[in-house]
Amino acid sequence: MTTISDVARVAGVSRSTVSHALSGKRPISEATRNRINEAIADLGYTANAGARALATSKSSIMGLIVPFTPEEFAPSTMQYVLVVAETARSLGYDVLLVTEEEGAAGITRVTQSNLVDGVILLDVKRHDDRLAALASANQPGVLLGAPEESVSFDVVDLDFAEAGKRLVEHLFEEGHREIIFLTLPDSIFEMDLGYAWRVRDAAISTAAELGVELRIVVGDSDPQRRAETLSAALENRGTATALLVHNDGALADLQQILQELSLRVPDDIAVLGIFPEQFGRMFSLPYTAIETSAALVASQAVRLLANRIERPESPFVRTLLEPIITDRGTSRKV
Amino acid sequence: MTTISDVARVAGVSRSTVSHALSGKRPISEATRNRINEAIADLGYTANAGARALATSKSSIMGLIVPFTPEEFAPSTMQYVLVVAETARSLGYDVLLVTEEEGAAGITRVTQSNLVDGVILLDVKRHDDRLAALASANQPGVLLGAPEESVSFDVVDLDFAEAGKRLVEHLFEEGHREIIFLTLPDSIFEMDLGYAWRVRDAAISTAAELGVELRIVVGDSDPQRRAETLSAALENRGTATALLVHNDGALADLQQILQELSLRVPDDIAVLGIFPEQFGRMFSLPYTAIETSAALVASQAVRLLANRIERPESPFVRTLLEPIITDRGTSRKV
DNA sequence: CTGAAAGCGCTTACAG
DNA sequence: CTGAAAGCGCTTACAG
Repeated sequence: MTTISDVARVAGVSRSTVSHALSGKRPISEATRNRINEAIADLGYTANAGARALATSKSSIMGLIVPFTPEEFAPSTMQYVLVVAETARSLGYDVLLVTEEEGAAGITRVTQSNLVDGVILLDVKRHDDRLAALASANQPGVLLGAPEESVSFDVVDLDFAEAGKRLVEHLFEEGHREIIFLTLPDSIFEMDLGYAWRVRDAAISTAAELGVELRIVVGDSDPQRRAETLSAALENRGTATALLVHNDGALADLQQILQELSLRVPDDIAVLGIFPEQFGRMFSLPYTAIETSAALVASQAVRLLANRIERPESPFVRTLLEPIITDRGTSRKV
Repeated sequence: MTTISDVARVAGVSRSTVSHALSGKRPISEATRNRINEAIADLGYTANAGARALATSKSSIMGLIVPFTPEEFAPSTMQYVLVVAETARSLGYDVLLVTEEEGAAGITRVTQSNLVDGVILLDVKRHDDRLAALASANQPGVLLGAPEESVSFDVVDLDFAEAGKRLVEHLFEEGHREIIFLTLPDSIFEMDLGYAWRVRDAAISTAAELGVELRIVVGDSDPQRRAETLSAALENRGTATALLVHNDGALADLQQILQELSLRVPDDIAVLGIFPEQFGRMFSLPYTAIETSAALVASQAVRLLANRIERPESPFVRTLLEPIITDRGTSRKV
C-alpha cells in the first residue's frame, strides 16, 4: 500500500503539502505541484478511503435504500439505481446499496456508523415508517416518492395527482364521457404507494367534477388473470369509449388482447396510459400517455442530496415534476 | 457522535475491553459484558466505519461492478444486484455499486483506495479488459460470467456450452431433425458476451454431430423488427419441426405471433427456450426450457468472494452450474 | 508558499 | 479477565 507519506518522500515535501495539493485547499507552487503529481503517478497513489473518512467525517458515499422485492420483476428499479449511481459519481460520490431486508435498521446502521454522508429512499410510501429512522439520523435524506405529510426532508416525485387529473381532462376534452380505468393491482395500493393512490384519487375526483363516468377495474397481480380481467373489461365495455390504463403489465398485454377482440384503436376504443418511458420503449407502446422518467427524478434526488450534504442549512424543497402528455393519437374520440 | 470511549466510560472499563467485547476476540466476564452491552444500547453506539476500516484494513464492503446500460431494459440485472446485496449482508458485508461508466478505472479507484475488500464483476466477457485492472489490484475479485482463458480469479457461471448442447440433444431425442434456432441479436455477440457465443457454438456443433439441421435466425435488437423476424422465420419454416429460442424479447413476443399465424404448440411447431426464470415467470412463458437462475449464480459469487477475502490462499474455483431442462411438453414432436 | 504535530475513532500486540 | 499505549493514513489548525 502506498501512502501519502510515500508520495511526500518521493516528492521531497511534507505530507501536509501533498494533502493540500490533493484537495486544492491552499496554493501550491507550480514546481512542487508538478513533483507531487509526478510522484502520485509513479507510485499509483490513491488516498485511503477509511483514513480520509475518519479525518474528515465524510465518506463521500451516498446510501441508496432500495425496496426489497426479490420475487418482483423490477425493471424500472434498475433504472433508478443506475441513474443514481451515475449522477452520484459525477458529483464525487459513491453509492452504497442498502436493501430493505433489514428494514429501517439498515438506515440506522449505515448512518450511525458514518458509513454514508446521506441517504436516498426509493419508493417512499404515503406513510413510511422508514422516515422515523431517517429523522433520528445525523445525516440528511432525500425521498424519492412524496409522503402524505410534509416532512423535514427533500422530496422528489412526479406529480401523480396532477397526472391523474390531466389524463381524465384529456379524455374529457377529446369528447369521452364514459371511461374504463384499469388500475394497479390491490397489492400495490395496500403497500401504500403514493403513485397508485394519487393517480386513482385524482382521476376519480376529476371525473366527478367533469361529469365523466369512470368505471374502475382493478388489475390483477397474476399475469394470466391480469390479461383476462382486461379482456373481460373490454368485451363488456358497453358504451364506454376510452380505456385509461395505469398498469404496466396490462399495457404490455393490451396489444394482443385488442387484436384477439378485433378492436381498433382509437376507432373502437381510445387508449390512454401512464407508464415509465423505459417500459414504453421496451414494448414499443404506441399509446398517448404520460411517461414517467426515472432518469429525471433519480438524478434530481442525487443533486438534492449532494447539495444538502454540502449545505445542510438550505431550505427543504419538495419537487413535484409536471406530468406531460405525449399525444400519439390513440385517445381521439371517433 | 458517540464513540467507543463513551461506551468505555459509561461501562467503567477500558476502550480495549469494549473493542474485544464487540469483536468477541477474547473472553470477557459475564458482568463486564453486560455493562458494556447496556452502555451500547443506552448510547446507541455503532462503531465508526472509517476508523474501523483504517485500523483493520478491512472495510467489509464488496464492490459490485455493473455494466453501464442506461438505455437498456435490465430486469435481470436488478435480480443479480439484489441477490448480491442480500447475500453480502447475510455474510456481514455491504455492497458498493460501481457502474461501468468509468470503465476499468472504477475498479482501480475502489480497490486502490481500500474502499472495498473485493470486487464482483457482472457480465464478464469472453475477453474482458476489466480483468487487467482487477489483476493489478490488491483485493480479490470474483467473475460472474466465464472468460475464455483461465484466470486467477474465482468464476461462477451457468454452463452455457452444456446448455446449448442439451437443448439440441433434447430436440434430437424428441425426434426433431430440422430446427430453427433464433439467437440473440448481433449486438450481444459483438459485445463478446460468453453466454451468447457458447449457447450458439455448442448448439451448432452438437447439431452437426447428431446430423440435425440447424437453421440460424439472428434476432433483431429493435422490438418491432425482432417480432417481424420471428414471424417471418415461422411462416417460412418449411419442414422445420422445432423452434429453439435464446432471446428473451422474442420469447415474450412469441405467444402473440403464434396466435397470429394460427400455429399450435407443439402440434404445428415445437418450442424450446433458454431464459432467466424471473423473465419466464413475469411473462408466464409456458415452454420447455432451461431456466437460468440469477439468485443461484449471484449468491454463489458472493460466497466465493467472502471466502477469498477471509482465506486468500484457497485455490481458485471455476463453478459452472449444470443447466437443467424443465419439460413442459412444448418440445414434443407430433 | 510550506512544515511539524495533533487528532479523527478504532484495533491489537504487549503486559499484567 | 483487563488496561495502557502505539499505530492505522489521512486532514487541518497553528506557526512561520
